[in-house]
Amino acid sequence: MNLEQLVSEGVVVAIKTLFDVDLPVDGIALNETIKDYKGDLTVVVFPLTRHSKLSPEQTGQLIGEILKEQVQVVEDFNVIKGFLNLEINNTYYINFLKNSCQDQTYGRGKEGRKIVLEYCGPNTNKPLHLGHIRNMLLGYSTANVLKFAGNKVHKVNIYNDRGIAICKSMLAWQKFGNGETPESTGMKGDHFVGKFYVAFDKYYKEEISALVSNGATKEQAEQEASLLREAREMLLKWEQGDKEILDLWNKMNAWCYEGFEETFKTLGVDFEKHYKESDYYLRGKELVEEGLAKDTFYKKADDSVWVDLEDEGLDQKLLLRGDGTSVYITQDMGIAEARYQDYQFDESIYVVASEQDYHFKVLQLVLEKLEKPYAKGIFHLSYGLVNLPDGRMKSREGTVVDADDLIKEMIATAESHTNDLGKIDDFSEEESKALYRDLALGALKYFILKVNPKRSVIFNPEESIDFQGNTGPFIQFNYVRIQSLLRKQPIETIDYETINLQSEEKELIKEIYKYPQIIKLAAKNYDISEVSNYAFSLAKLYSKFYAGTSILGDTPANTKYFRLQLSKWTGEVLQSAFDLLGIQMPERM
RNA sequence: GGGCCAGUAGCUCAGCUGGAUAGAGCACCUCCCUUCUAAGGAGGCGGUCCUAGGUUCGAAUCCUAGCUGGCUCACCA
Repeated sequence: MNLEQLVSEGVVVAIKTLFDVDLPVDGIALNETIKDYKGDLTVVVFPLTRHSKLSPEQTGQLIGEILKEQVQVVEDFNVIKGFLNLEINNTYYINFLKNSCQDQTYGRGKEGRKIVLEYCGPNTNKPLHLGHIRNMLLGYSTANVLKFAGNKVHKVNIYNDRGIAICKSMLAWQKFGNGETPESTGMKGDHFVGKFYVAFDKYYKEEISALVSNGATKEQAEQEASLLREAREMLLKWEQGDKEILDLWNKMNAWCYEGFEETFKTLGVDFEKHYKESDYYLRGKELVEEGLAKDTFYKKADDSVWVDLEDEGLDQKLLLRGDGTSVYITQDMGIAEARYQDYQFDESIYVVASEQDYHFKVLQLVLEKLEKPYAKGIFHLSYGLVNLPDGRMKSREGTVVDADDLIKEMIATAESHTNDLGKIDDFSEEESKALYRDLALGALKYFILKVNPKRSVIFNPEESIDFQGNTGPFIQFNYVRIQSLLRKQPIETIDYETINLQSEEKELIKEIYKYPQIIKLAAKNYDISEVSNYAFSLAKLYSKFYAGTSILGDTPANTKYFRLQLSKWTGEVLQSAFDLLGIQMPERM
């Protein structure tokens, strides 16, 4: 039984004894005692006064006396206003450390669901940007947390590999590419393809302004520009299976995939399977037919297919165009179906930005209307957009923060920062490089993952990401300090009976004690920032302990081993949390 | 216009299912490296928790209305 349950039950018994009232154990309000007062756990007694018919102070006093007498872990108590502060026996915490610090599965849960988690979802016409970075870090780490909580998790990616946008890149390459390739130009594949996407837009705009100066309206010009018409023709040919177009499409997509793989690798994310939209968009049409047969959907005069979601508070939604071609949601229906056939999941998570909240509501409702067994297991893990100080990132206007560039800059910053400190002069070339990478990615990943996913964030490229304070490197630093101690002095047998716990040590143990709860909460709320913030507060407590306490110095052997053991465990929990975040811990820095 | 989300220190963010004087980091100002890694520690400065009502013994937290910002309501994906 855990501490909270132990105390709550004690309170329930005390109330029964004192006032002859039966209360449920989970109805007792328990908090951590705030710093200014003596104690570890606090019972909020205000709600209990209606049973005691006494003042909060008197009620707290009476309950406190019984707890002190009857609950072993309660050492002492004090009552301030309506708060009953309980001091927990040091022995309790020492025993907890003694019994749990060897547990290799500490923090792990037993939830047992089968989950498919989709994340990343890039278009194959341009490189990844900061928005994708947030997506990938969230997807990867959330999958880790869900796994750690005891679930089976399959990570999958979805490539948006077809459509007009891809045709724009293809057309621009045909027209202006002069047969260049990523190899011939030395460019990373996805950047190479993206270059032509931008080129398309440039020439398209030029064409529009030429048409406008010849008297066309802007709307006319936008529709009539020959470049756009050609792109549309290309899309049509693609759908008809034109071999030449398909070859080109395959070639350019392959360049993109090659580039993406490189970025996945540097970021340290991975996938069990990559779904491609082009493989599944036809499948969605079958579902539309199914819905028509069941009269769940309906046809308009122009043969387009719709679903009426007005009873659910939404609109009428188009599911298939009059010409029979599929729209965005048609594809997602097909992929959802395919994914269920592939995995028979209990839960299918989509890590997609909040701008698509409406889309996923619709998707789920449509699948529910089709009575799909997997519909209610669909969960949209919606996260906030990453904006720039002056608004949204726009790839065509070149205001996006490119993923590869950002990582490169972070590594360069880590390198100069590390060299300024001059602590790694004995590192080999490879060791140094690995460290720069660990620190750079630690800073970047932590920077993103410490924020609640739902929150939209503003990224200012002018302000560099910190390496000090509430950052990844701070936590890595504390881990490294611990490893340094452990290298210097092995731990020998500890006599726990004679340990005299000091307050910083107790605070550390209390923080470690929380870890399993944090994991549960993070998994329940799909909120990885719980883990990030926890890692910081643990590292901060350790840093305070480290600064104020001599661990290896002139200390009695038993105390020394105890402090080392506490340090080691702290390091292991920090390591575990950072594993979940997908951040590497260096051994030295 | 309808729907959804957000508004906490100069900046970036915590604040769980309502609980004590609202917390961190950055920035700014003081101190602290002959203790084990100072990417650190101790302290200071800094807040009408968007506004107005309401529920409650108690509200940053819940409810209502309003203000501000974002997203969305495409035969784009």
